[in-house]
Amino acid sequence: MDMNLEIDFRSGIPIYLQVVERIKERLASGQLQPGNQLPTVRSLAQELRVNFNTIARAYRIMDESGIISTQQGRGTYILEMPPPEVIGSIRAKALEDLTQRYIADAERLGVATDELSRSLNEELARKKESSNLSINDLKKENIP
Amino acid sequence: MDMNLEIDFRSGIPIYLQVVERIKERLASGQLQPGNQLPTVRSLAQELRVNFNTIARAYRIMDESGIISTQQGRGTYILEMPPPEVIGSIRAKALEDLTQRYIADAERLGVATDELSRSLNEELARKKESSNLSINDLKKENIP
DNA sequence: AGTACAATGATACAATGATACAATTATGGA
DNA sequence: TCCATAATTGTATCATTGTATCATTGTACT
Repeated sequence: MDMNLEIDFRSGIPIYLQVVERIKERLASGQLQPGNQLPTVRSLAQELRVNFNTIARAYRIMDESGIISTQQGRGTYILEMPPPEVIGSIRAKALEDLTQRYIADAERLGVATDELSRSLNEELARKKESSNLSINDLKKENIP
Repeated sequence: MDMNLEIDFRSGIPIYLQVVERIKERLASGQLQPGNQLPTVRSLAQELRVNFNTIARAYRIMDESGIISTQQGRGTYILEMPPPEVIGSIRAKALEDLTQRYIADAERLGVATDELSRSLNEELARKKESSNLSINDLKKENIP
């Protein structure tokens, strides 16, 4: 499966960034559709005569920005909802459904409502804490 | 026989581990009883759109920990109910996982943390309100 | 020159998939 | 009833795919 991405090895622009841009273009032009599978990191790397880690890096960037989904052992796929520009009533209803499902699942577990609120607060706090820690770690590394 | 297990392919948590946790939850909540037959590795795999070896791996893990019994040619069955303290820890982990999935899903919708807490409180309040109403309705019906 | 840092490569690893196989059950005809 | 055979179920093994970690290369700045 050839992608025929146009990469310029002499441009000075990192290859992984060029790959990201070329794939974004395919997505914007409709040549790539949600649900489509991208070539494996190894096959695209072979096509571009590049190490597969470079492709993996490009894929990881797009994964983190919510464009694609990379799954170990399965492959990488264009996501159904490219950007989370879920707007207005659709987004509100999605959140409402999500919360109701959360409550229903908790009920099946036999979790009381106050315990549920507490769990959410705990996990949110933990999440915030861990992100703060990583920032502090970076600062410490840089200062000495 | 559909299990309707909630698996998140984007969470980074291996599918086979998620399957183990979801089934443990069903056991802890009483939705699965000792003696019950689990779906075959192939049927559950088909339902989850996953290779059946992934399900077999999940089953093997639970088999090795004595929760279920898998028998070639026969199927897999729930062996015994874990002791109460284990049930407790399963519940705790289940709630933690459930909340983390809730937060992850909300993040994908672009929902801020305070908005998430508010949504939960609103839905909980609405739920409580409706249950009170129904109780009152019953009372009215019974008195005359 | 020398150093620091980003980009790329090499290698080992974990998760998932594909395929062939063995054990058990179901079925059908003598 | 009983045996042969097909269908179903879990098992074993290897291939494929992405991940993690460290080494190497190149480039810019002192």
